[in-house]
Amino acid sequence: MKQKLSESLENYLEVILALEKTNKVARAKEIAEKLNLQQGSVTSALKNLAAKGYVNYKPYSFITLTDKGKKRAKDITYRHLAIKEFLLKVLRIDEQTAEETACRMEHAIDAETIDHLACFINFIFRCPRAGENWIQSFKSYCAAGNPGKNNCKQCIDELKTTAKG
Amino acid sequence: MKQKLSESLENYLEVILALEKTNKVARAKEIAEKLNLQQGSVTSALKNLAAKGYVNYKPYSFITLTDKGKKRAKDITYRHLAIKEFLLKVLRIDEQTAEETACRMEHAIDAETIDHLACFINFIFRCPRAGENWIQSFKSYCAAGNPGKNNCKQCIDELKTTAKG
DNA sequence: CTTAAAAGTTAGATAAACCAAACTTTTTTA
DNA sequence: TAAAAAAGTTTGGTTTATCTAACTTTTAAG
Repeated sequence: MKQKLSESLENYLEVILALEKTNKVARAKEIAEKLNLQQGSVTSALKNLAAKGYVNYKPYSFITLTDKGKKRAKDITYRHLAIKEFLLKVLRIDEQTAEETACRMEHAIDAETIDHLACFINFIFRCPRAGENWIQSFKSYCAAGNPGKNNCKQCIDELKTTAKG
Repeated sequence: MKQKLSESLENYLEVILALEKTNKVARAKEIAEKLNLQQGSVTSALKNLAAKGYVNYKPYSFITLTDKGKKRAKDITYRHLAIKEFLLKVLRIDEQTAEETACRMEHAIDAETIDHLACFINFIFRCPRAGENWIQSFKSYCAAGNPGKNNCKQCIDELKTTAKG
């Protein structure tokens, strides 16, 4: 059973994992910078995370994730990436908005939904009925404000030709 | 420019709108019940919302939304419904999970993204290349754990036939 | 190897949301 | 219409997550 963590604590784990990936270990100062927080806030949070068994924390030393923390951090990162990919490649949201929105949504989505979403993205780019050019059509449809004079018959003819070739 | 409201305050507005729809006005007790909070918490929140101009609040009396509050409440409700529809009809998440997840995600999604999402749902059920039977294929694909031996050529042939008929 | 700078910690404050329980007002009903 | 019940409010307390500023430890430089 996955313990409930606040959005705030999930964010700490996420950036610690990212810092570990870049620098092997995380330092309080870098965490503060990445999360736009003061160092004092970071110290308290780290103690809290250590007490809950997510990080290895020794005063004045560097910080690493425990196995439990790593698992959880990877899970959050996975959610972030899946959501961002959906926003970017399917809904065609701009990079910055996608990143910011993913940062918020990652804490609100549950395991079942994220799995379905990931699978859906997959399906879209594997199913010949969908794919890149289908997304292009969506983009036009969306830009036109829905109504649009879409030539559906022609689109399907072209699809068949493409699938054959 | 839309003022930032906490998740908590957005929830109040959302249920007040729902109660207004059913009962013309909202009462503190009903709000407390719908949000699973104590009445004392509701009183404070209402004062806060009144101070910010979202609700009409008079001690011991019923509660209604101001125009500003109604606008905001409708916006939140719209986000809720769009997300739920996506989870339910596209990702095929079960009713309860969809409802709960929508309740959380509605606070995390921005205007641009929700518009694209709504448009995307629309597009899926209007584009002949997608639609109900395409979602069915996704469901199988997803259930099979992605790999699947999908007969794509046959699927496209059938699509063409259907589009003609 | 001493000291200045950088990094980290601690302490005390604040704000948002909540709760429980005492209290007040309104509504119902006998 | 008086008393009981229901609804609403107030007060005081808790938790979580932050901040600022003083202080301590570690690191780096001369």
